[in-house]
Amino acid sequence: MEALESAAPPDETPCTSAGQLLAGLGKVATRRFGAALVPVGIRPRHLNALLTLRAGPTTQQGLAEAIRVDAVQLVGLLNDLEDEELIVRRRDPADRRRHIVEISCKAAARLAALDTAVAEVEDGLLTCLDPAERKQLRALLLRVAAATAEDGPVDEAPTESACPGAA
Amino acid sequence: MEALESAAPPDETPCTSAGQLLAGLGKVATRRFGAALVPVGIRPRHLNALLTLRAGPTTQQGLAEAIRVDAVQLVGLLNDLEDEELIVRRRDPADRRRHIVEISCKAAARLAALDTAVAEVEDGLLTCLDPAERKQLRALLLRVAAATAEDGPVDEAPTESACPGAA
DNA sequence: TATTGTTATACTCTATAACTATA
DNA sequence: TATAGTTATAGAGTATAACAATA
Repeated sequence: MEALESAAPPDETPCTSAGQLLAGLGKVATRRFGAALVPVGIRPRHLNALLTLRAGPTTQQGLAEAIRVDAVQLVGLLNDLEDEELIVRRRDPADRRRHIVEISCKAAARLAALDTAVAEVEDGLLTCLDPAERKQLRALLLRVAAATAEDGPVDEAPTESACPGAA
Repeated sequence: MEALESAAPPDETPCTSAGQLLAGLGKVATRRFGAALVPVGIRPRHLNALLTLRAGPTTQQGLAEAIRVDAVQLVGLLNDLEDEELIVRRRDPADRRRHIVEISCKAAARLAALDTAVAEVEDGLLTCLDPAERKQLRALLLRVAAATAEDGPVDEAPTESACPGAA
């Protein structure tokens, strides 16, 4: 087997398309969130669940759709939060198959610490951008996120609401 | 343990800061790359290694720094690529502790298929953005990526070059 | 003694299939 | 029969520690 002499790069970009940048920065962001949340006592996977539940109670399926996590995977995730008494699970009287999940009183202090940690990571990631650029980046990312919403473990079209249970 | 009545969201954003958007979209991007690369026969972890090696031969340490992967983890990654005869490892005559890694001739066809797959995923992720917005997003992401370069498993300051071995 | 690459190990995250209970 | 939630299991990714060969 011989080695290739020196293949020229495809175009102008060395190896960094926007998609790969997203994938790479996603890892960096997740890693930093993980490090910052250690003192708070929660892991990255719990972050979106807690923040979404703060908007109001939901069924597990609703939560799974909202945070784009497989319903199977959500079980263990909620078990962690229940073990720490940060959430409450109770049966839905209307349909006893369903569990209604909501945030516990005890979670309030944690959520405050969590907000602080998240804001710090956010700030650390975007130090190089001024406020206008941050806003710009966030707007672009929001649009991309909305456009890729039909992806992931959930295949149902979320025609109703992205953040249910706020009633 | 009682349930919290209805805690109001922190500010205007429901649960989507730029940092969390990055983390979330990173997962989406990685998942899509993974799906698109199945027919090509490589996994997402190999992507950056191959694209970086295309710029020229490197030592394993140089490659590890360039793609921000732990040197330990890089071993198994390169074993995969070597098993498929996509790369060649040989001893550096100047320092026999080092391995020089380069792309094999056989990899050329794969790289072409890979470029196509990457471009398709890229396009699928950014459908909602026009060319100017894509350029804008990429520029912002590049800056953030450069600013967070001192993160990750590598702690050495990359003062020389981000993509070594191009000589 | 320090460095390059390697192996072994474990822990987290994710994906699939099969099960219980309710409808 | 279909749905909500659960369990079990296996795979991929990642991080740490210890080791061999070379400098």
